[in-house]
Parts: sequence; C-alpha cells; structure tokens
Amino acid sequence: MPRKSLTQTEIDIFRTSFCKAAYELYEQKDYQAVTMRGIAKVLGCSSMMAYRYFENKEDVFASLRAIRFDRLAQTLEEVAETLPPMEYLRDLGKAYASFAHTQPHAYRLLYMIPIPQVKIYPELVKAQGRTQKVLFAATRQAIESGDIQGDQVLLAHTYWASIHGLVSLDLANQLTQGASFNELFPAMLNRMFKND
Amino acid sequence: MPRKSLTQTEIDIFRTSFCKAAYELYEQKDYQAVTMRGIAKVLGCSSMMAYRYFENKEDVFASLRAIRFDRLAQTLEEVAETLPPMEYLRDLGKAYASFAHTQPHAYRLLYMIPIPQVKIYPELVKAQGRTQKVLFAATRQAIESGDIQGDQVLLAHTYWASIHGLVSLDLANQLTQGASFNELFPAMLNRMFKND
DNA sequence: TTTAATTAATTTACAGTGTAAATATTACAG
DNA sequence: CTGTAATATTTACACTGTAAATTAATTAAA
Repeated sequence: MPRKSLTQTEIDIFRTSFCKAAYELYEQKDYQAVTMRGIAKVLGCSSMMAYRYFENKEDVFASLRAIRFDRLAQTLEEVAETLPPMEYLRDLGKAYASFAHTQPHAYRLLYMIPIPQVKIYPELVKAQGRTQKVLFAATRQAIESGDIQGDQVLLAHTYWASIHGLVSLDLANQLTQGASFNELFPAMLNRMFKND
Repeated sequence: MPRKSLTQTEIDIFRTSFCKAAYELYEQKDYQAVTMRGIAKVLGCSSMMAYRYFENKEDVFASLRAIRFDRLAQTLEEVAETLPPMEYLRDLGKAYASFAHTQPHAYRLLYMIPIPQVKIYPELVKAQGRTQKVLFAATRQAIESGDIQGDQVLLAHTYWASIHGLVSLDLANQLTQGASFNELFPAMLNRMFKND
C-alpha cells in the first residue's frame, strides 16, 4: 500500500545535482549568495526538497567541501611518482598550489570558510584524510630514501604548511610589496629543498 | 537654526562602541550571529543608527578587521629587538603565533573570513601594511647583518607564509595525525633557522 | 475499480535578516 | 512661538532558513 520509496541511486542523483547547482552559484557569486531557494530554482524543484535529502544548508556545504577535498586528493594522487623522491615532493607541491590557483573558490571552500563542527560529517573527515595521506606518504619516501632527515610528521607538516601559507596569503590578497605568487613559489620550493 | 551636528569625537565614540559590541558578539558566537539589530540592542539604540555612521554591515566588519590588524601590528612592534637579528626574527614568529593562538577569533577575522573589495577600505589596507612592515624590517636586518642570504622580499614572505600556514591549518582543525601545534611550531622554527 | 495507506512533494507560515524610505524628535536662530 | 535643519526612530520591503500543514502521487488490498 505504500507509495514506492526512492532508491538510493535516485536520492544520490538528486543530492549530486543539488550540490552541483549549489557550487555553481557559489562560484559565480560567493558563500552568502548561495541560498536554498536559489538552488532549488535552478533545479526547478521546490525549496523544501533540499530538506528532505539534506539536513540543512550547512550539510549542503559540508558535501560541497567533501567533494572538493576528494578532487584535491585525486589531483595529488595523479601526480606521477618520479624518482628521486624529492622531485616527487616538489611536483606534489606544484600540483597542490596549482589546484588552489586554478580553482580558488574550491580552495577557499576547503580552508578559508569556517565550518562549525567538522567532526559530525564523517565523509568530510575522510576526504580530508585522503588529501593528507598523499603528502605524508611522499615525505616518508623521501626520509626512507635518505634524501631528508628528521621526523616524518614534522617534515610533512612543515612542507604542507609553507605551501598552504603562501597560497592562502595569496588568495587573501596579502601578497603586496611587489611580490607575486608566481615569483615567490618556485623560489620558496628551491629554498626548501636546497640543503638537506 | 539647525540642530547641533555631532562632533567628530562624538561620532568616533559611537563608532568605537558599536565596533566593540559587534566584536563581543562575534567572539561569543560567530560571524553569522552578528546582526545589526543585535549590536544595536546591546547599545540600546535603534538599529538604523548603524547606517548613519557606517556604510553597511560589511563596513562594520572592515573596521573590526582594521582594529585587529592594528593590534597585531602593535604586538609585533612591542617585541624587543634583541641581537642577534635571527633571535629577533624568531621572537617575532613566536609573537605572531601567540597572537593567533590566544585570539583565534581575531586571527580568523584577519585571514580566514572572506572580505570582498578590500581595497575600498583604506584604513584596512593601512593596518595590513603596518603588520607586514615589522616582519620585512626584521628580515632586512638579518640580511644586512649577514645572518641569512637571499632576496629580502622572498625571505620575508617565505618566513611569514610558513608560520601563517601552520597557524591557519591549526585553526582550521587540519593538524590531525597526532601532531599538535605546540609540538610542531618550535620544531618548525628550529628547522627554518638551522642552516643559513 | 474503488479505497485506504503511506510516502513524496509543495505550499504556507514564522521569525529573523539587511537596509531604503517615511516619519518623528530635537535644538537652535529669528 | 516658529521655521529649519540635523538627528534618531519607526515602518516597510524583499529576502533568508526552515518548521508545520497540506496536497499529490502511487501502491496494494477490498
């Protein structure tokens, strides 16, 4: 007697297209301009559809974030593992910065828009971990091959933090003083790999 | 015949107390929870008072930002210029991280909350510049004393970016993998100053 | 084929937002 | 007092997220 429930794939399709529309709005304008009603209008459904398949607006953005984190992870995973390991590390850094540079909205979403209670979105935590994993593995390789010495966790974070720092200063328009990212970044990499 | 206009100091007093109330709300909750009506209620004035002495809500936040940037600059300026210059640089880094760590809300406001059209707020640009100036001067000292070699702009940005990167990853809760900021930061400084 | 059941989806409603426009209040010069 | 000009408040509007009420749709049983 009951009406047929939606299959999981049908639900996934809706969630996916909802997220896609949401992200396009976010890219065109900004965070504040993304409204539940606006997204629904793009999809041609009622506003409340969102609340059937998402918890709330924050849940939508958590999904957007998870998707983008996974895409960043994929980008890093696709970097060829050349030898020596230091070259691989450098290529990872380049790929990371390139992702941020070519998709600034995505990068801002990942690191520069506050999300309260990250931990209640396990998919998001998982996607974050996937991104970190690549950098950590590369650092371990470089240590094991003897190219650098030191604690793995420390080295990985130092490397990551430096790149992220430069990228986010750039995206926050803080790189004044006649210093552009494209000049600073290669020089920074050279410096980091100079003597070890 | 006209009613007495407010003096500039009276206007300044209002703007200051309005900003103070706004920042307290921002600290207690978050960006979204700061509303023009809410601030006005704290001050006991009507909501529209804000619009006489501020352009709009964004203008209020630009002021909050400028105030905090100036405070960061002051913190850095107060760091004693010890010798050798490398020690001074290290102390600046510590002070910078300490500011971010003890006042995470302020730091987030400075770097991690998007503000469109920074350039139309000259006071904000000025306060940002004041902060940068200290770091740049210290780097120049270290170069002139021969403690480090290289391009001044590059070195200053590399140093700044690394610290900022670690701080902001920490505030974004991205330092998992059993690595805390308090462990990573001193080790990072040691590494940066090891061989130059 | 009608009917009852049950889920999906929409509509309505509410409290709250930023802020423009209309209104009221105040204080001085004549 | 009265006109004037500045200050301050009130009202109003178009939005927002989302809870609650309602309608629509689809199935299985009678």
